[in-house]
Amino acid sequence: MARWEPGTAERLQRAALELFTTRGFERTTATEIAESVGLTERTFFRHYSDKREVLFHGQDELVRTFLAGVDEAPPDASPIEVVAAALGSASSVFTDERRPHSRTRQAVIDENPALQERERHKLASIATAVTGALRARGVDELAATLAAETGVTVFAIAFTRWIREDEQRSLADIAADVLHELLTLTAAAQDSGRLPR
Amino acid sequence: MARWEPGTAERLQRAALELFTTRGFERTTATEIAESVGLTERTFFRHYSDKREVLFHGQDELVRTFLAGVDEAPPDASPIEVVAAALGSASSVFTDERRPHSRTRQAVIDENPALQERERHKLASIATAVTGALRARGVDELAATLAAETGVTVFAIAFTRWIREDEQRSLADIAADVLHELLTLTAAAQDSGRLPR
DNA sequence: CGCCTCGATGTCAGTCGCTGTCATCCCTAC
DNA sequence: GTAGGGATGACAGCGACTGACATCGAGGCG
Repeated sequence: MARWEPGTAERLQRAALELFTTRGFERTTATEIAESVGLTERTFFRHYSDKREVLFHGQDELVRTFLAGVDEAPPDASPIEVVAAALGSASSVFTDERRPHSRTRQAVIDENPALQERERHKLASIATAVTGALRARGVDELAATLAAETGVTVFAIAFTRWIREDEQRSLADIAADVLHELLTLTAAAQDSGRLPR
Repeated sequence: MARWEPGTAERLQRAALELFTTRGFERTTATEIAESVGLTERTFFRHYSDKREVLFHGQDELVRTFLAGVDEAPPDASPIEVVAAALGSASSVFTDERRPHSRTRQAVIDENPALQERERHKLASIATAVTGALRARGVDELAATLAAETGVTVFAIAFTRWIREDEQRSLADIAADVLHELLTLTAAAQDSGRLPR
Protein backbone atom coordinates (compact mmCIF):
# COMPACT_ATOMS: atom_id res chain seq x y z
CA MET A 1 0.00 0.00 0.00
CA ALA A 2 1.41 3.29 -1.05
CA ARG A 3 1.64 6.33 1.12
CA TRP A 4 -0.62 8.23 -1.22
CA GLU A 5 -3.41 7.22 -3.52
CA PRO A 6 -2.04 6.26 -6.92
CA GLY A 7 -2.94 7.99 -10.17
CA THR A 8 -2.42 11.47 -8.82
CA ALA A 9 -2.23 13.10 -12.24
CA GLU A 10 -5.46 11.46 -13.36
CA ARG A 11 -7.31 12.46 -10.21
CA LEU A 12 -6.14 16.03 -10.65
CA GLN A 13 -7.26 15.95 -14.25
CA ARG A 14 -10.75 14.73 -13.42
CA ALA A 15 -11.13 17.23 -10.61
CA ALA A 16 -9.94 20.05 -12.85
CA LEU A 17 -12.39 19.23 -15.63
CA GLU A 18 -15.18 19.06 -13.10
CA LEU A 19 -14.33 22.42 -11.57
CA PHE A 20 -13.71 24.09 -14.91
CA THR A 21 -17.10 22.91 -16.08
CA THR A 22 -18.98 24.24 -13.09
CA ARG A 23 -17.05 27.40 -12.12
CA GLY A 24 -15.22 28.14 -15.33
CA PHE A 25 -11.51 27.97 -16.06
CA GLU A 26 -10.49 31.42 -14.86
CA ARG A 27 -12.51 31.31 -11.70
CA THR A 28 -10.90 28.05 -10.65
CA THR A 29 -7.52 28.31 -8.95
CA ALA A 30 -4.85 25.66 -9.03
CA THR A 31 -5.09 25.50 -5.25
CA GLU A 32 -8.79 24.66 -5.45
CA ILE A 33 -8.14 21.82 -7.87
CA ALA A 34 -5.38 20.39 -5.73
CA GLU A 35 -7.24 20.66 -2.44
CA SER A 36 -10.37 19.12 -3.93
CA VAL A 37 -8.39 15.87 -4.13
CA GLY A 38 -6.51 16.37 -0.90
CA LEU A 39 -3.26 17.70 -2.32
CA THR A 40 -1.44 21.01 -2.32
CA GLU A 41 -0.94 23.53 -5.10
CA ARG A 42 2.74 22.66 -5.23
CA THR A 43 1.93 19.08 -6.07
CA PHE A 44 -0.42 20.18 -8.84
CA PHE A 45 2.43 22.03 -10.52
CA ARG A 46 4.71 19.06 -10.13
CA HIS A 47 2.37 17.04 -12.31
CA TYR A 48 1.36 19.77 -14.74
CA SER A 49 3.72 22.46 -15.89
CA ASP A 50 0.91 24.99 -15.97
CA LYS A 51 -2.75 25.26 -15.19
CA ARG A 52 -3.90 24.81 -18.79
CA GLU A 53 -1.84 21.71 -19.29
CA VAL A 54 -4.11 19.65 -17.04
CA LEU A 55 -6.66 19.62 -19.86
CA PHE A 56 -4.18 18.27 -22.37
CA HIS A 57 -2.95 15.23 -20.53
CA GLY A 58 -2.54 12.33 -22.93
CA GLN A 59 -1.61 14.47 -25.89
CA ASP A 60 1.55 12.45 -26.36
CA GLU A 61 -0.55 9.41 -27.00
CA LEU A 62 -2.33 11.21 -29.83
CA VAL A 63 0.96 12.20 -31.37
CA ARG A 64 2.16 8.63 -31.19
CA THR A 65 -1.00 7.46 -32.91
CA PHE A 66 -0.42 9.88 -35.74
CA LEU A 67 3.14 8.67 -36.13
CA ALA A 68 2.03 5.05 -36.01
CA GLY A 69 -0.30 5.83 -38.90
CA VAL A 70 2.58 7.31 -40.84
CA ASP A 71 4.61 4.17 -40.28
CA GLU A 72 1.81 1.95 -41.47
CA ALA A 73 1.50 3.72 -44.80
CA PRO A 74 3.00 1.80 -47.74
CA PRO A 75 6.51 2.89 -48.71
CA ASP A 76 5.42 4.28 -52.06
CA ALA A 77 2.55 6.33 -50.70
CA SER A 78 2.48 10.01 -51.62
CA PRO A 79 2.69 12.56 -48.78
CA ILE A 80 -1.06 13.15 -48.74
CA GLU A 81 -1.70 9.42 -48.73
CA VAL A 82 0.63 9.04 -45.78
CA VAL A 83 -1.21 11.80 -43.99
CA ALA A 84 -4.52 10.11 -44.76
CA ALA A 85 -3.19 6.97 -43.11
CA ALA A 86 -2.12 8.97 -40.06
CA LEU A 87 -5.55 10.54 -39.93
CA GLY A 88 -7.18 7.15 -39.93
CA SER A 89 -4.91 5.89 -37.21
CA ALA A 90 -5.44 8.92 -35.00
CA SER A 91 -9.17 8.85 -35.52
CA SER A 92 -9.43 5.33 -34.22
CA VAL A 93 -8.49 6.56 -30.77
CA PHE A 94 -11.70 8.48 -30.51
CA THR A 95 -14.26 5.81 -29.97
CA ASP A 96 -17.92 6.46 -29.45
CA GLU A 97 -17.60 6.04 -25.69
CA ARG A 98 -15.13 8.88 -25.59
CA ARG A 99 -17.45 11.34 -27.25
CA PRO A 100 -19.26 12.60 -24.13
CA HIS A 101 -15.97 13.24 -22.41
CA SER A 102 -14.56 14.93 -25.48
CA ARG A 103 -17.62 17.10 -25.65
CA THR A 104 -17.48 18.43 -22.12
CA ARG A 105 -13.75 18.97 -22.40
CA GLN A 106 -14.15 20.83 -25.66
CA ALA A 107 -16.90 22.96 -24.18
CA VAL A 108 -14.47 24.17 -21.54
CA ILE A 109 -11.82 24.93 -24.14
CA ASP A 110 -14.27 26.77 -26.35
CA GLU A 111 -15.11 29.08 -23.46
CA ASN A 112 -11.59 30.28 -22.89
CA PRO A 113 -9.16 31.93 -25.34
CA ALA A 114 -6.10 30.88 -23.37
CA LEU A 115 -7.17 27.26 -23.67
CA GLN A 116 -7.85 27.63 -27.37
CA GLU A 117 -4.38 28.99 -27.72
CA ARG A 118 -2.95 25.95 -26.03
CA GLU A 119 -5.08 23.67 -28.17
CA ARG A 120 -3.76 25.23 -31.35
CA HIS A 121 -0.29 24.87 -30.00
CA LYS A 122 -0.83 21.18 -29.41
CA LEU A 123 -2.15 20.71 -32.92
CA ALA A 124 0.89 22.53 -34.23
CA SER A 125 3.18 20.19 -32.35
CA ILE A 126 1.42 17.25 -33.95
CA ALA A 127 2.04 18.82 -37.32
CA THR A 128 5.70 19.26 -36.47
CA ALA A 129 5.99 15.63 -35.46
CA VAL A 130 4.30 14.43 -38.64
CA THR A 131 6.52 16.72 -40.69
CA GLY A 132 9.53 15.05 -39.15
CA ALA A 133 8.17 11.60 -39.89
CA LEU A 134 7.53 12.55 -43.50
CA ARG A 135 11.01 13.99 -43.85
CA ALA A 136 12.38 10.74 -42.47
CA ARG A 137 10.58 9.01 -45.35
CA GLY A 138 12.48 11.17 -47.78
CA VAL A 139 9.82 13.79 -48.46
CA ASP A 140 11.30 17.21 -49.04
CA GLU A 141 10.73 19.92 -46.49
CA LEU A 142 8.10 21.96 -48.27
CA ALA A 143 5.95 19.00 -49.19
CA ALA A 144 6.33 17.47 -45.76
CA THR A 145 5.33 20.65 -43.96
CA LEU A 146 2.39 21.29 -46.27
CA ALA A 147 1.07 17.75 -46.06
CA ALA A 148 1.45 17.54 -42.29
CA GLU A 149 -0.05 20.92 -41.62
CA THR A 150 -2.93 20.21 -43.97
CA GLY A 151 -3.53 16.87 -42.32
CA VAL A 152 -3.78 18.47 -38.91
CA THR A 153 -6.21 21.04 -40.27
CA VAL A 154 -8.38 18.28 -41.65
CA PHE A 155 -8.20 16.48 -38.33
CA ALA A 156 -9.23 19.57 -36.38
CA ILE A 157 -12.18 20.29 -38.65
CA ALA A 158 -13.29 16.67 -38.60
CA PHE A 159 -12.99 16.58 -34.84
CA THR A 160 -15.20 19.63 -34.45
CA ARG A 161 -17.83 17.97 -36.58
CA TRP A 162 -17.51 14.68 -34.76
CA ILE A 163 -18.23 16.46 -31.48
CA ARG A 164 -21.48 17.90 -32.80
CA GLU A 165 -24.59 16.57 -31.15
CA ASP A 166 -26.27 15.54 -34.40
CA GLU A 167 -23.25 13.83 -35.90
CA GLN A 168 -23.37 10.06 -35.74
CA ARG A 169 -20.55 8.90 -37.98
CA SER A 170 -17.12 7.83 -36.81
CA LEU A 171 -14.32 10.36 -36.72
CA ALA A 172 -12.43 8.37 -39.34
CA ASP A 173 -15.34 8.61 -41.74
CA ILE A 174 -15.73 12.32 -41.20
CA ALA A 175 -12.02 12.93 -41.61
CA ALA A 176 -12.01 11.02 -44.89
CA ASP A 177 -14.87 13.18 -46.10
CA VAL A 178 -13.19 16.39 -45.09
CA LEU A 179 -10.01 15.35 -46.81
CA HIS A 180 -11.98 14.47 -49.88
CA GLU A 181 -13.61 17.89 -49.84
CA LEU A 182 -10.18 19.49 -49.68
CA LEU A 183 -9.05 17.53 -52.73
CA THR A 184 -12.16 18.66 -54.56
CA LEU A 185 -11.53 22.28 -53.69
CA THR A 186 -7.92 22.22 -54.80
CA ALA A 187 -8.76 20.33 -57.96
CA ALA A 188 -11.29 23.02 -58.87
CA ALA A 189 -8.68 25.72 -58.44
CA GLN A 190 -6.14 23.71 -60.39
CA ASP A 191 -8.51 23.29 -63.32
CA SER A 192 -9.61 26.89 -63.53
CA GLY A 193 -6.13 27.97 -64.52
CA ARG A 194 -6.76 31.35 -62.99
CA LEU A 195 -4.21 31.21 -60.21
CA PRO A 196 -1.21 33.57 -60.22
CA ARG A 197 2.01 32.19 -61.79
CA MET B 1 1.42 70.22 -26.98
CA ALA B 2 0.27 67.15 -25.19
CA ARG B 3 0.98 66.36 -21.60
CA TRP B 4 2.82 63.20 -22.61
CA GLU B 5 4.77 62.13 -25.62
CA PRO B 6 2.43 60.75 -28.26
CA GLY B 7 2.67 57.25 -29.68
CA THR B 8 2.97 55.55 -26.33
CA ALA B 9 2.02 52.12 -27.66
CA GLU B 10 4.60 52.31 -30.43
CA ARG B 11 7.35 53.42 -28.09
CA LEU B 12 6.54 50.55 -25.78
CA GLN B 13 6.60 48.16 -28.70
CA ARG B 14 10.01 49.29 -29.88
CA ALA B 15 11.45 49.17 -26.39
CA ALA B 16 10.02 45.71 -25.83
CA LEU B 17 11.48 44.29 -29.03
CA GLU B 18 14.84 45.79 -28.15
CA LEU B 19 14.83 44.33 -24.65
CA PHE B 20 13.50 40.96 -25.77
CA THR B 21 16.28 40.77 -28.33
CA THR B 22 19.04 41.51 -25.87
CA ARG B 23 17.84 39.95 -22.62
CA GLY B 24 15.30 37.47 -23.89
CA PHE B 25 11.53 37.47 -23.45
CA GLU B 26 11.30 35.76 -20.09
CA ARG B 27 14.09 37.68 -18.50
CA THR B 28 12.48 40.99 -19.39
CA THR B 29 9.77 42.22 -17.04
CA ALA B 30 6.89 44.43 -18.04
CA THR B 31 8.15 46.98 -15.54
CA GLU B 32 11.51 47.13 -17.29
CA ILE B 33 9.89 47.76 -20.64
CA ALA B 34 7.70 50.51 -19.27
CA GLU B 35 10.42 52.24 -17.30
CA SER B 36 12.80 52.14 -20.24
CA VAL B 37 10.50 54.66 -21.91
CA GLY B 38 9.64 56.55 -18.74
CA LEU B 39 6.31 54.92 -17.97
CA THR B 40 4.96 52.58 -15.31
CA GLU B 41 4.03 48.94 -15.50
CA ARG B 42 0.36 49.85 -15.12
CA THR B 43 0.47 51.96 -18.25
CA PHE B 44 2.06 49.11 -20.17
CA PHE B 45 -0.90 46.89 -19.35
CA ARG B 46 -3.32 49.63 -20.33
CA HIS B 47 -1.93 49.50 -23.85
CA TYR B 48 -1.31 45.77 -24.11
CA SER B 49 -3.57 43.23 -22.52
CA ASP B 50 -0.62 41.01 -21.75
CA LYS B 51 3.13 40.95 -22.10
CA ARG B 52 3.15 38.85 -25.25
CA GLU B 53 0.69 41.08 -27.02
CA VAL B 54 3.24 43.87 -27.40
CA LEU B 55 4.90 41.83 -30.14
CA PHE B 56 1.68 41.46 -32.10
CA HIS B 57 0.67 45.07 -32.39
CA GLY B 58 -0.67 45.78 -35.87
CA GLN B 59 -2.15 42.33 -36.33
CA ASP B 60 -5.51 43.89 -37.11
CA GLU B 61 -4.00 45.54 -40.13
CA LEU B 62 -2.89 42.16 -41.45
CA VAL B 63 -6.36 40.74 -40.98
CA ARG B 64 -7.85 43.69 -42.85
CA THR B 65 -5.41 43.15 -45.70
CA PHE B 66 -6.49 39.54 -45.98
CA LEU B 67 -10.13 40.56 -46.05
CA ALA B 68 -9.44 43.26 -48.63
CA GLY B 69 -7.93 40.59 -50.83
CA VAL B 70 -11.05 38.49 -50.44
CA ASP B 71 -13.17 41.43 -51.51
CA GLU B 72 -11.06 42.05 -54.57
CA ALA B 73 -11.51 38.52 -55.87
CA PRO B 74 -13.95 38.22 -58.78
CA PRO B 75 -17.47 37.14 -57.81
CA ASP B 76 -17.21 33.80 -59.56
CA ALA B 77 -13.86 32.85 -58.07
CA SER B 78 -13.67 29.48 -56.37
CA PRO B 79 -12.80 29.40 -52.64
CA ILE B 80 -9.15 28.59 -53.26
CA GLU B 81 -8.94 31.34 -55.85
CA VAL B 82 -10.38 33.79 -53.36
CA VAL B 83 -7.83 32.67 -50.82
CA ALA B 84 -5.07 33.10 -53.39
CA ALA B 85 -6.22 36.68 -53.87
CA ALA B 86 -6.18 37.25 -50.12
CA LEU B 87 -2.70 35.79 -49.97
CA GLY B 88 -1.51 38.19 -52.63
CA SER B 89 -3.06 41.13 -50.87
CA ALA B 90 -1.61 40.22 -47.48
CA SER B 91 1.80 39.55 -48.95
CA SER B 92 2.02 43.04 -50.37
CA VAL B 93 2.20 44.43 -46.86
CA PHE B 94 5.57 42.81 -46.33
CA THR B 95 7.85 44.92 -48.42
CA ASP B 96 11.57 44.40 -48.64
CA GLU B 97 12.24 47.20 -46.16
CA ARG B 98 10.22 45.37 -43.54
CA ARG B 99 12.24 42.21 -43.79
CA PRO B 100 14.97 43.07 -41.29
CA HIS B 101 12.39 44.05 -38.72
CA SER B 102 10.35 40.93 -39.41
CA ARG B 103 13.47 38.86 -38.98
CA THR B 104 14.46 40.18 -35.58
CA ARG B 105 10.88 39.95 -34.38
CA GLN B 106 10.57 36.39 -35.60
CA ALA B 107 13.85 35.48 -33.96
CA VAL B 108 12.39 36.51 -30.62
CA ILE B 109 9.22 34.52 -31.22
CA ASP B 110 11.15 31.44 -32.31
CA GLU B 111 13.01 31.49 -29.01
CA ASN B 112 9.93 31.29 -26.82
CA PRO B 113 7.14 28.71 -26.80
CA ALA B 114 4.65 31.09 -25.22
CA LEU B 115 5.17 33.51 -28.06
CA GLN B 116 4.84 30.77 -30.66
CA GLU B 117 1.58 29.87 -29.05
CA ARG B 118 0.36 33.42 -29.37
CA GLU B 119 1.52 33.54 -32.99
CA ARG B 120 -0.44 30.43 -33.87
CA HIS B 121 -3.43 31.95 -32.16
CA LYS B 122 -3.14 35.07 -34.28
CA LEU B 123 -2.90 33.01 -37.45
CA ALA B 124 -5.97 31.11 -36.34
CA SER B 125 -7.89 34.33 -35.90
CA ILE B 126 -6.97 35.33 -39.43
CA ALA B 127 -8.34 32.02 -40.64
CA THR B 128 -11.53 32.62 -38.72
CA ALA B 129 -11.93 36.05 -40.28
CA VAL B 130 -11.33 34.72 -43.78
CA THR B 131 -13.76 31.90 -43.14
CA GLY B 132 -16.40 34.48 -42.29
CA ALA B 133 -15.67 36.45 -45.43
CA LEU B 134 -15.97 33.34 -47.55
CA ARG B 135 -19.23 32.39 -45.89
CA ALA B 136 -20.51 35.87 -46.67
CA ARG B 137 -19.77 35.13 -50.31
CA GLY B 138 -22.02 32.12 -50.13
CA VAL B 139 -19.40 29.44 -49.64
CA ASP B 140 -20.61 26.63 -47.41
CA GLU B 141 -19.07 26.18 -44.01
CA LEU B 142 -16.83 23.21 -44.69
CA ALA B 143 -15.35 24.62 -47.86
CA ALA B 144 -14.92 28.04 -46.31
CA THR B 145 -13.13 26.69 -43.25
CA LEU B 146 -10.90 24.41 -45.29
CA ALA B 147 -9.96 27.07 -47.80
CA ALA B 148 -9.29 29.71 -45.15
CA GLU B 149 -7.30 27.43 -42.90
CA THR B 150 -5.29 26.14 -45.84
CA GLY B 151 -4.61 29.68 -46.99
CA VAL B 152 -3.24 30.66 -43.61
CA THR B 153 -1.04 27.58 -43.58
CA VAL B 154 0.35 28.54 -46.96
CA PHE B 155 0.92 32.06 -45.72
CA ALA B 156 2.77 30.90 -42.62
CA ILE B 157 5.03 28.58 -44.58
CA ALA B 158 5.72 31.22 -47.19
CA PHE B 159 6.48 33.74 -44.49
CA THR B 160 9.10 31.60 -42.81
CA ARG B 161 10.75 31.10 -46.18
CA TRP B 162 10.59 34.80 -46.95
CA ILE B 163 12.38 35.49 -43.68
CA ARG B 164 15.27 33.23 -44.57
CA GLU B 165 18.55 34.99 -45.14
CA ASP B 166 19.14 33.50 -48.57
CA GLU B 167 15.66 34.12 -49.90
CA GLN B 168 15.43 37.04 -52.28
CA ARG B 169 11.98 36.76 -53.84
CA SER B 170 8.91 38.66 -52.73
CA LEU B 171 6.55 37.09 -50.25
CA ALA B 172 3.79 37.10 -52.88
CA ASP B 173 5.94 35.05 -55.24
CA ILE B 174 6.87 32.57 -52.56
CA ALA B 175 3.27 32.23 -51.42
CA ALA B 176 2.14 31.54 -54.97
CA ASP B 177 4.78 28.83 -55.23
CA VAL B 178 3.79 27.24 -51.96
CA LEU B 179 0.15 27.23 -52.97
CA HIS B 180 1.11 25.68 -56.29
CA GLU B 181 3.03 22.97 -54.48
CA LEU B 182 -0.03 22.23 -52.37
CA LEU B 183 -2.16 21.86 -55.49
CA THR B 184 0.42 19.51 -56.93
CA LEU B 185 0.44 17.39 -53.78
CA THR B 186 -3.31 17.10 -53.62
CA ALA B 187 -3.59 16.38 -57.31
CA ALA B 188 -1.13 13.51 -56.93
CA ALA B 189 -3.24 12.03 -54.14
CA GLN B 190 -6.40 12.55 -56.13
CA ASP B 191 -5.02 10.73 -59.15
CA SER B 192 -3.63 7.77 -57.26
CA GLY B 193 -7.11 6.68 -56.30
CA ARG B 194 -5.75 5.05 -53.20
CA LEU B 195 -7.40 7.19 -50.59
CA PRO B 196 -10.02 5.72 -48.24
CA ARG B 197 -13.65 5.99 -49.36
C1' DC C 1 -10.29 84.62 -17.18
C1' DG C 2 -11.72 80.85 -14.37
C1' DC C 3 -14.11 76.58 -14.04
C1' DC C 4 -15.10 71.79 -15.58
C1' DT C 5 -14.78 67.78 -17.93
C1' DC C 6 -12.04 64.31 -20.06
C1' DG C 7 -8.38 61.31 -21.06
C1' DA C 8 -3.94 59.39 -20.13
C1' DT C 9 -1.02 58.39 -16.47
C1' DG C 10 0.59 57.33 -11.59
C1' DT C 11 0.03 54.94 -7.11
C1' DC C 12 -1.07 51.19 -4.36
C1' DA C 13 -2.82 47.04 -2.73
C1' DG C 14 -3.97 42.57 -3.81
C1' DT C 15 -4.71 37.93 -6.29
C1' DC C 16 -2.92 34.23 -8.74
C1' DG C 17 0.28 31.51 -11.52
C1' DC C 18 4.43 29.48 -10.93
C1' DT C 19 9.28 28.31 -8.90
C1' DG C 20 13.21 27.19 -5.74
C1' DT C 21 14.40 25.16 -1.54
C1' DC C 22 14.26 22.39 2.24
C1' DA C 23 11.94 19.21 5.32
C1' DT C 24 9.14 15.07 5.84
C1' DC C 25 8.01 10.38 5.55
C1' DC C 26 6.73 5.85 3.73
C1' DC C 27 8.36 2.18 0.82
C1' DT C 28 11.98 -0.67 -0.91
C1' DA C 29 16.41 -2.81 -1.19
C1' DC C 30 20.22 -4.55 0.95
C1' DG D 1 17.43 -2.05 10.69
C1' DT D 2 19.33 1.05 8.06
C1' DA D 3 20.18 3.70 3.85
C1' DG D 4 18.29 5.50 0.00
C1' DG D 5 14.70 7.33 -3.15
C1' DG D 6 10.41 9.14 -4.68
C1' DA D 7 6.44 11.77 -3.84
C1' DT D 8 4.59 15.23 -1.04
C1' DG D 9 4.21 19.36 2.21
C1' DA D 10 5.59 23.93 3.87
C1' DC D 11 7.17 28.34 2.89
C1' DA D 12 9.07 32.28 0.82
C1' DG D 13 9.24 34.97 -3.20
C1' DC D 14 8.84 36.86 -8.05
C1' DG D 15 6.33 38.55 -11.78
C1' DA D 16 2.00 38.97 -14.52
C1' DC D 17 -2.12 41.18 -14.23
C1' DT D 18 -6.30 43.85 -12.09
C1' DG D 19 -9.30 47.13 -9.60
C1' DA D 20 -9.79 51.45 -7.32
C1' DC D 21 -8.63 55.93 -6.64
C1' DA D 22 -5.73 60.11 -7.20
C1' DT D 23 -3.42 63.37 -10.31
C1' DC D 24 -2.94 66.76 -13.75
C1' DG D 25 -2.65 69.09 -18.16
C1' DA D 26 -5.52 70.16 -22.45
C1' DG D 27 -9.36 72.03 -24.32
C1' DG D 28 -14.22 73.59 -24.09
C1' DC D 29 -17.46 76.83 -22.19
C1' DG D 30 -19.55 80.56 -19.75
